Amino acid sequence: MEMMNWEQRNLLNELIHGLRAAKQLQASPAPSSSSSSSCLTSEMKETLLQQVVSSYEKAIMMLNGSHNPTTERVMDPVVNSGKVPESPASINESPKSEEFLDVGCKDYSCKKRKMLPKWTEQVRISPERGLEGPHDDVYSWRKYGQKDILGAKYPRSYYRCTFRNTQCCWATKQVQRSDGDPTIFEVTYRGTHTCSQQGNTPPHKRAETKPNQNHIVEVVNYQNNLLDNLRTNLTVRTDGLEGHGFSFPVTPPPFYSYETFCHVGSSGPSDFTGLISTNTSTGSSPIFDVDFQFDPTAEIDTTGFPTFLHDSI
DNA sequence: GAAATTTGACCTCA
DNA sequence: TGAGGTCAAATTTC
Repeated sequence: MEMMNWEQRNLLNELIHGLRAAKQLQASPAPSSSSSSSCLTSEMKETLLQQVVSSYEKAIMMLNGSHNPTTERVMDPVVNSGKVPESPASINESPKSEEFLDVGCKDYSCKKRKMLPKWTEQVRISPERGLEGPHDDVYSWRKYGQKDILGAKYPRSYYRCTFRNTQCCWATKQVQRSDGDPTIFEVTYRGTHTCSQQGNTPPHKRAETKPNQNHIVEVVNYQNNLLDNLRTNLTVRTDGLEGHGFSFPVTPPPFYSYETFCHVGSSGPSDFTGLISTNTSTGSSPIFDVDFQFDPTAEIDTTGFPTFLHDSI
């Protein structure tokens, strides 16, 4: 099995994330429907919509970053206690609408800010480019502070979205240089961008930070391809599940992390043999193992995008 | 001159 | 009370 690096996995994770939110939106009855329990409120829908957008943005950012010679991501972006990403769109921790959506530029308390989603990436700078900014992403940031951190060799820098005031975008990030390896920067993001930086990036930065339109179209095509292939090629092993019918839930479990969705095979990170399993802790729900493989040698179709192979476990 | 960065002061929370 | 996070005036850069 060929290598699928963590960027690709992370990208897939984001796409899954976006798909889940989109499906929730899709599964939601029309507003006119009389069924009440499963009907999402407009605020919840807006939250889900934001999650979809956020996932796409992150996926684009990842792809864009992967072409950036300045940085090299060195591991899974989430290092929060080694847990599953506290993704900006984590549904199981879906914030109430007022916490996320009713965000006024002026009235936005520190408490609410702390409830913003938070995730961490580790980024390695390339020797060729030196210290020229640890991490260029598609967004425009403004540095607003720097602090010496107790026990840390290097100070921590604080950045906020350039468009905080103009577009009430409360995304922030912290950049901390690693003590152990000075070429590695730990970048902690908090909050997702609500700004539309497509048209607002300062001209002098636009060219270097924005994916071009074709790139975006490619990403969307890529994502659609991935989803189609998942639908087409995914197989579900149901043997040994006598008495249990299987169907994908209309509303997926709160969060398929990469760890739960794509359990990397024992042969190492080059494998992309995955599992899907539901929670078995209650004993009432059977395990649904789904195996899929990412085969980079056979996946390049006419569009140049990978396809998923399938195999039973 | 506008925008970005620096840096000391202030605020919040454990 | 101290550490982490943010604010905002001063300074620098473009």
